[in-house]
Amino acid sequence: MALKKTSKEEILKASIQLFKQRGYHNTSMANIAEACGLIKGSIYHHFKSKDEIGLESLRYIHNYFNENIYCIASNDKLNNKEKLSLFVKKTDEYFLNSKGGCLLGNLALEASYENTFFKEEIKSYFTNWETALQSILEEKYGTSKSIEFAKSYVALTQGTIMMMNLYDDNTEYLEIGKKLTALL
Amino acid sequence: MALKKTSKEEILKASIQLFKQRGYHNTSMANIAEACGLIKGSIYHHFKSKDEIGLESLRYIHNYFNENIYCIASNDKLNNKEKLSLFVKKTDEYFLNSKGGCLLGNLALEASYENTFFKEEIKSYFTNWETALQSILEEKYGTSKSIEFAKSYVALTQGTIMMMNLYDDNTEYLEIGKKLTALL
Amino acid sequence: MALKKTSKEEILKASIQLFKQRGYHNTSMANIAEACGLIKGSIYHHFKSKDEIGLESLRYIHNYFNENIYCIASNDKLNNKEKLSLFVKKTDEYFLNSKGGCLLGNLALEASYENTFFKEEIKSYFTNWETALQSILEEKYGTSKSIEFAKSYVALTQGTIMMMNLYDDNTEYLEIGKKLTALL
Amino acid sequence: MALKKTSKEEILKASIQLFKQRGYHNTSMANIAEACGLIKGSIYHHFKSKDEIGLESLRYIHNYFNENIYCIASNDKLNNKEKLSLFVKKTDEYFLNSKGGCLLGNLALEASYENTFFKEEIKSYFTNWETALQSILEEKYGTSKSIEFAKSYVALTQGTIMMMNLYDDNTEYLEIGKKLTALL
DNA sequence: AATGAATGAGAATTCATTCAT
DNA sequence: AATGAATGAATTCTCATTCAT
Repeated sequence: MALKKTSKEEILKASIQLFKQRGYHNTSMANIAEACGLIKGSIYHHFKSKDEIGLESLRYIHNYFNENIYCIASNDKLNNKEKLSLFVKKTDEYFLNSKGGCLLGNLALEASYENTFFKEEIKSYFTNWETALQSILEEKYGTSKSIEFAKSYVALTQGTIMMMNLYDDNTEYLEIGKKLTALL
Repeated sequence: MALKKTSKEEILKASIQLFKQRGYHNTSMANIAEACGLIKGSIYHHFKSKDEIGLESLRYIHNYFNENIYCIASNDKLNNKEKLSLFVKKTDEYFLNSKGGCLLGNLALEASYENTFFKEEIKSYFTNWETALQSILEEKYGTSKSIEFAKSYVALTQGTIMMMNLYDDNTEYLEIGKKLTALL
Repeated sequence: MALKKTSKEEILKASIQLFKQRGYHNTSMANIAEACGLIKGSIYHHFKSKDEIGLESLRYIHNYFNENIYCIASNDKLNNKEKLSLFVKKTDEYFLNSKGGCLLGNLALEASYENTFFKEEIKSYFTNWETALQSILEEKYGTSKSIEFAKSYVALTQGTIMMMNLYDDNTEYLEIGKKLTALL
Repeated sequence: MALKKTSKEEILKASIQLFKQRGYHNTSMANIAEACGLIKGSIYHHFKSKDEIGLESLRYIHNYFNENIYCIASNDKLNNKEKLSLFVKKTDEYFLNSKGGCLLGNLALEASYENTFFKEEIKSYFTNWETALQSILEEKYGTSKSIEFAKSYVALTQGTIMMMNLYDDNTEYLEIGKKLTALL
């Protein structure tokens, strides 16, 4: 009855939270609708399928990382040491404040089975992450070493977030960043 | 000792494979039955519910690690260097040959939401893993350092398996073990 | 007199086309809106309900036949032979140029189930058709024979239109009119 | 709770009846289930989709005509006059006793839009009908005349069934057969 | 007049589970 | 042990309709 003017972004934010905590397949349209104060069918006014919500959720987060974190690597006003330090700071900020871990990491296995769009989006997110880090490390370590560091850091971060979530405990997490920062 | 009753074990093996690749919620009883050459209803002769299959799947793998890998830490016939080297070798063997990554890691987020039994089983698996490694490193590095190494290694392994799965590429994976082995 | 209010008529025309091709129940308000370049809700400014559109669609076509074809039977300026020939000519013109067959014939079964208004409108359309034809044939053939001819012609026309649509082929169609014309 | 052992054929028969009377799109799985004394989901034990039920319904009737009516044309024990008379008798028997008209005719327009399988099945049904009739008339009338008669008879039958249904009145129907029989 | 957001009912379909045979 | 039939709840999605702006 009452018109509520729910925006696409609100739905995405609610969905992201649910996907992170419950997983993709264990989150129903009814769950999403409820979280938005709508009824099931109303979601379809904004998105044409659950898969569309899923994909746009992945893109929303990917985009956040592009615009707030990965972009640091190409910021001309900072030197590499400053870049790395800011990169780590922003990454930590994000993961320590967002309940439920890393959306793209969480959906990496579960949701990308038989969904090429999801898989490609997730791969691209991680590739961008690695590439950004590598470009910061390149000058000091050369290509192959910096690629190795970048890959290790991303994998370690993902593994640590998984553990952090499982044990509901942040204490380990901050150490990773410190070690990475120490590289420059 | 490994499970002996063939049919039950067959169902578990099929289920584990499916859970790893499709995720828990995206695997239906029909999927499992089909993979076993049975029909849905027949599964209930062996397991009371899907959750029981899930839990027993987790336990089956956890048990495998206990009996084949974690136990190495308490093998009196080996010194620590040998233990670590064997531990890594067996771990690598397992993950490089099993399609779909780490069951317990994959289900860590998706399936443990609102399922305490799953969550506790998964936590216990990872805790055992860390404890085993730590006990091998303890002598040389002392408690706090060895705990740190153990946690890092487990997290890095999980993160790397995630990437290995996503990109369908093993090449990075072997490096982790090498680094760990180098510690002793 | 033909409807004058443009928008309403446009919606009717679009609806008629859709109903003929997709059937009544397989045509949604969204389909109609899209065909008119409107959004679903806007249709309700012109019509109270889908059923109203359905009924007015039937009436629109019925009205067209009344004013352009059935009226020929009572045109004092023509003799029966001329009437019949014109009647057939106009009928052929209509059905050969309108894609999707006969609206009232197409909806006769599908849409008149549990909808008395539709059913009565459709019956009245066919009754008028038969009555008009019969009145033209009456003088030469007498009541019972002319009724029989009229009914046969209408049924044959409907059956032929059905086949014409199904096979997407007009060639048979024209023969019916020729035979009818030959009666006078 | 109670096991009822519903056969595929029972579901088909119920579906055919519903499709004939309500149309394809206006018949829901719930309608079908109710007619069979089942609940919605149970139908999927026997058929994998509504479209499958639709297609098998068409085939079921087509098959009935093949085995009981169209086959008369190739019955070596009868002469053409006997064949035609039996053909008409059997056709009449079927349509006068089956409530709701001709399934394939009724669905010809409504259900074959965007469903090639339906459309091909329906075309094949009518083509077989015409071919059977034509082969009976061929000897006496030659190819082109017998094709024309066959097509006319099929179209007239379909049109008449439509009217018979609409007006809920059989009286006209029997005349068609008589006229056809009179041809030989 | 038109739009965009929302609704509630109902569509097709899937799911885990039960149980007589 | 296994099967085939059935269930009831839940899932994704569509539909006709309403209404504030």
